[in-house]
Amino acid sequence: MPDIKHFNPEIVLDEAIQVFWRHGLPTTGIQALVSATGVSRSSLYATFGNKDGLYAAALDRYIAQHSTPAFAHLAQASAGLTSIEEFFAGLIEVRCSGPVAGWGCMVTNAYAGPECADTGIRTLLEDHHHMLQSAMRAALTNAADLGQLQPSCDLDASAAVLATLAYGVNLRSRAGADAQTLTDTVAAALAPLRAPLTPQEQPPQ
Amino acid sequence: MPDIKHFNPEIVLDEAIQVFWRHGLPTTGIQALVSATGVSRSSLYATFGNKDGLYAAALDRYIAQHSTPAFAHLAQASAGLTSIEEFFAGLIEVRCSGPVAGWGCMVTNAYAGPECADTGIRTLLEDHHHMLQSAMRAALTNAADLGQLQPSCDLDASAAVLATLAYGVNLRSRAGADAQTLTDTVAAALAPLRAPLTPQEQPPQ
DNA sequence: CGTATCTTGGAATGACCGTTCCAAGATACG
DNA sequence: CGTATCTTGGAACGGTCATTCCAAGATACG
Repeated sequence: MPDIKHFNPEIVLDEAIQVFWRHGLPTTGIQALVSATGVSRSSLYATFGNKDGLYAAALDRYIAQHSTPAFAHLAQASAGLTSIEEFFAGLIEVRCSGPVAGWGCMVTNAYAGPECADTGIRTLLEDHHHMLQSAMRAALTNAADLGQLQPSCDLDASAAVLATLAYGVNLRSRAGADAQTLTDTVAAALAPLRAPLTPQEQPPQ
Repeated sequence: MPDIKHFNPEIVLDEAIQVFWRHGLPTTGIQALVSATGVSRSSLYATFGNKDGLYAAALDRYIAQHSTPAFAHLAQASAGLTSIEEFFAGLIEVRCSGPVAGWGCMVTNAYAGPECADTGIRTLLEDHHHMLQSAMRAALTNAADLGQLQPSCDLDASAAVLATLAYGVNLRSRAGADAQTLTDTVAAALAPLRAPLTPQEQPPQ
């Protein structure tokens, strides 16, 4: 008997992500979401409760769509330090060029906004951080198994450093930081972790 | 002939800093600023132009009052790596305990908000970043002179890493990150830069 | 086809937004 | 003391905010 929704909530969330990601939670009005999604106020409220609920759902989906796949790739890749370099290279490319250049990371942005005080959002941020750090730790473990790391390297602590550094990269990209500069910074953070090259790995002089 | 201001603009800025720092630019209304400063709308507009002008002046003063002294101390301190450790220790203490715990850094917050798109604000952020990085570089130079660093350490690149890491620390503190965890993370970032202890520096076994 | 049930568009709500305006008050010189 | 000039408090501005409400539309079962 009942009518069914005339729109796909997941697609609506994808469009809401764009708006929230670009403009932030407080600066985004309901009208902007109505215009971007093509769905009326009533339907948005019936589906997501209110603006904060829509934002929470959008952030959750952002993590699932953008963060989680990158973390999974980082954790599963078997190239050791190269995988970490590729993770950061992909991050910097997205942040500094292409359609979302200058938007930063929606999660990182959420840290600095009033939404960070919300309990539900805080949980998403904490889960995200744990996933990032675990993935980084897994990649470092892999690198250690490949003999790429200094034996003295503390894997957990190094994972925390690299995860924290990623937030800084996301922030700096919003101010227009140069991609090459960010890449060099990441390289400098990885360099001291690296084991000295064995003789047969030495590049020809 | 003219009347003079009935308030001290610098004190008003100090109170505006508190409000903007805590709640962010978009979430702060003029009324909140009027209440916090005790100065009427007219006077605020006559003195600072508009809300964005007041915010820009507040951010500028925040940097002068909070960032610049810490950077100056970092750059001038002669204790090498210990000075860097103390810089981060002070940062983490302010972020995680005391009256502004959980507020993060007003500059770091500005990176993630819509104000980052403003040219004047962007200039303040860029100047701030340059000051932070230069101070870090100066402290590292000092550490190198004291023989505390690996000879292979790239001072410029390491300064960029530590500066970027500081943004991450500021962000994570807003989500309630544990102070000890942040301290450990900073220690892990500094550890691989450190030169091996010379025999006479070895602690007694 | 009728009807029960949910969805939808759009108007209406009251509150607050940043900003402007003006009369009243305060000042310091002549 | 008068007066020119700036400051100040507070009202008033149109616009936008998030949210609610309701009638009209769409659906799918009987």
